[in-house]
Amino acid sequence: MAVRLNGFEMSEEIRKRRLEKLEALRASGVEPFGRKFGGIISIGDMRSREGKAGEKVRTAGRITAIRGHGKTAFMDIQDSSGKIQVYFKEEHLGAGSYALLEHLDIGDIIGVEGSLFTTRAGELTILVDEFSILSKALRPLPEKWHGLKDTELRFRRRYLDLISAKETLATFLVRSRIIKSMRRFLEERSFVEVETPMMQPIAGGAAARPFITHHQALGLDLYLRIAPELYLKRLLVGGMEKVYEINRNFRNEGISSRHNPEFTMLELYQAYADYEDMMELTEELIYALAQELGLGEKFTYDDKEINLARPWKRETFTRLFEKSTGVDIDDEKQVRQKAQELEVPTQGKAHYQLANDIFEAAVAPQLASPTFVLDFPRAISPLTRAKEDAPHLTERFELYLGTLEIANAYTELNDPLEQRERFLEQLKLVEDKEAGWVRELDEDFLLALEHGMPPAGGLGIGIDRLVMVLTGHTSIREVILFPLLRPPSDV
RNA sequence: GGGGGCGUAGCUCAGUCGGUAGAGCAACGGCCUUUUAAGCCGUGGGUCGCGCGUUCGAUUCGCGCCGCCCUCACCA
Repeated sequence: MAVRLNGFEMSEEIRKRRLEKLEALRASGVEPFGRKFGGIISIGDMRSREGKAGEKVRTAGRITAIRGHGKTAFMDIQDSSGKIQVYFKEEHLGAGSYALLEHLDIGDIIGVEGSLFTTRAGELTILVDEFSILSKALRPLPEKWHGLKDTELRFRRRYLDLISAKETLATFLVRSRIIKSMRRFLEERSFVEVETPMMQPIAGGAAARPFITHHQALGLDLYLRIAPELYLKRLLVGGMEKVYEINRNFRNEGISSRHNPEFTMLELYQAYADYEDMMELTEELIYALAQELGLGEKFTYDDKEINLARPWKRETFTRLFEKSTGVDIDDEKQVRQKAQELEVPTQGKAHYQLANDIFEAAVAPQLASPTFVLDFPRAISPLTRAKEDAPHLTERFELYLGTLEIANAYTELNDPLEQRERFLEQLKLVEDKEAGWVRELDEDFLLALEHGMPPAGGLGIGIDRLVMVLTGHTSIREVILFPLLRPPSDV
């Protein structure tokens, strides 16, 4: 559907009619954009108290349907908690007040006061004593039966989607509950919420391409952060032993049903802990969230059975890789050959990067029920402590759920000298030719480490993806209110 | 960036094997005092995503462009 935001839309005729009604209201001394309407109860509350005929109630909401019957009219009004029918009678309201109804439209927001009764058809209804016009709508609502179907319009005009599709509203209410519960869970365990810079002079903590911005007064180019990790670890150095941050990361990469350029992460660090503790914490947290949302232990996501029964499966990266491919992960020749078989692009890829790509292509799609994938190769885990008995591996896990990578965690590397070496290895590995930004060594972070960071476990959870699984959506755009879209063009 | 699909009234959708388009909802006028996807009678509303081309004639065919969706690629 073409969206012409720059030109005027074809609803000009409807808008003109509504402007005339607005003027008519003003002419009869009624302000069409009202003020505070206090003392109301929500429609949901009213419904849960159903049965008290004659009770006086006061509420407000948006008109979603009008059914006129000569000298009476029924309307449906809706707020975020539900919908209720209201009944206007000329006999009851008086001719003057009743006459104002002809200037009301579907989409207007009104406040009503009246008494509850039940119609013959058994519908709880408010017989209106008086009403106020709180906001006159100049544009029509989407079709009352089908609502907004066009995905582009749903994302661009999310407000209309929220009004006309209660499933959309429900998704975002659940998202809010998930984040709230997460905070409560962490507060109960004495984690402290912090906020660290989103504008950073060096984009560190992950490998993605950053967005670049500029500070005028300082004459300074800055990056929108790709991860908060290096700042949160500075806080560990500073003696904050349990910290977390829930906020946006920005990555200047492709967009897909699992990637939005800005996305929300929970990242947390716990001093004196390791990745085993992080596994425990992750499992408890996500299990608790699912139970709180009433999903039970078993549910279906994207036509796949998911079983949350604890304890969750733990399997090493190497074993999953070798079981699925039959290839020795440490044999670079075999890995490259396998990549070609699977048509995984090999160009410019180092040995273990390639192994990781193969893993994502061949193994990840099988991981529907929660699985902790353990012990990633050191070469692709520069911030992670190496395993004592196998120094080419690290104490790191990723949690897969619904075949999505939901969490990434490790035992943090706290040796500043080794950290420097690992950064240098990494810089060698990744030669980024993108104009305008260079991967840099974060000397300030290394300086902090040299003051001593306690051993710690760290965990990142992709909140958007977790919400996807817990609300049954397969596109990340369905769980982000305003996903990034190209601005519509008019030409 | 590659491949595939889609774009018709404010919204949801038909349709035109090339002769400038229809329905339902919404809107407008009328009737109707318990309806609820209210009903009945009547009316208006469209550069058929944008541009170029072929043609007597393009919403329809061709090419280019724009946007969205799916998919592949890119992606510590």
